[in-house]
Amino acid sequence: MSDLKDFLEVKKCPIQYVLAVNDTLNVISGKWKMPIIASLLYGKNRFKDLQENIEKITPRMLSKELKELELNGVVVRKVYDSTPVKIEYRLTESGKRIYSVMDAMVEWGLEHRKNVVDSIT
Amino acid sequence: MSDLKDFLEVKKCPIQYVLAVNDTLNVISGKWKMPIIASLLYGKNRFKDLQENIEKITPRMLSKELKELELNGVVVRKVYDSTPVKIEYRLTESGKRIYSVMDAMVEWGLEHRKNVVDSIT
DNA sequence: AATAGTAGTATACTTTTGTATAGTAAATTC
DNA sequence: GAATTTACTATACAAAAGTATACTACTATT
Repeated sequence: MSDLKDFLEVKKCPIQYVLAVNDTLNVISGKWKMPIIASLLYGKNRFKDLQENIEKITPRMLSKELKELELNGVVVRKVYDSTPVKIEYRLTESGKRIYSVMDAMVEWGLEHRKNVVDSIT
Repeated sequence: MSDLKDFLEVKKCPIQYVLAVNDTLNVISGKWKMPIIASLLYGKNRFKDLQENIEKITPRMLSKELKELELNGVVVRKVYDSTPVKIEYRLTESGKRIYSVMDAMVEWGLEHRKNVVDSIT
C-alpha cells in the first residue's frame, strides 16, 4: 500500500482519542463499575452502604472494584480517625464527571430500545 | 428496613435507565467493539477491509463480534449478488448514533488524563 | 492447473472476570 | 463476655472473553 493511499484512504483516529476512549471504557466496563459509580453519585459512601445498595455484590468484588477505581483516579478512600474508624469512598471531580458519559449512554440506550421495539412490532 | 426508609433514602435509578445503560455497555464493551464501530464509521465496510484496518484482530473475533453487533441491531450484513459475492457490513441508524457515546467517552477520557497527569506532576 | 483474494469456520487453548463460601480483626452494644 | 457491626481478606472454583493456528469454499487470475 502506498503512502498516498494511506493518506487518502486509511484515515485513522488520532491516537489520543483512542487512548481516551480506552481509559473511559476501562473505568466503566464490567458488571459492577456502573452500579458502584451510580451508588456513589447517589450519596452511598460507606462500604456497608454500597454493599446494601448494590444487590448481590460480594465483598470481594466490591473491595476489588473500589481499589481499581481508586487506582484509576475515579474514587478516593478517606479514613476518618474516629472510634470506630469510619471509611468513606468518594468520587473525585473526574469521577463525578462520568455522569456525562452515563447520560450519553442512557440517551442512546433508550432511543435504541425504542427503535428495536419499533422494528419488531 | 422500613418502607419509609426505602422511600426517603434508598433512591434508585429508574429501571429503564439501568436497562438503557446496560444495553449501551453491551454494545461497546470488549476489546474489539469500538475499533469495529469506528472502522465502520470511517467507511470500512468489508470483512477484509475491517481485518486490515483493525490491527491484530483474528477473523474469528471479527466474525463473532460482527454477528453480535448484528444481533443487537447495530450493524446490518448486506450480501451483494454479484460474482464474486460482495458482502458489506453497515451501521444501522442506531449504530451511527453511537458516535455520540464515543464522543462523550473521548471528552471524559481526555479531561481525565489531563487531571491525572496534573496530579502526578 | 496453480495461485491468490474474499469471507469466513473449527478446534484447542489461555487469560480475565466474576462467584461462592468462609474467615479475620477491631470496636460496640446487650 | 457474647453477639453484632464495619470493613474487609483468603482460597478455590466457574464462566466468559480472547488467542493461536489451521482449515474450507468459492471465484478469479495467470
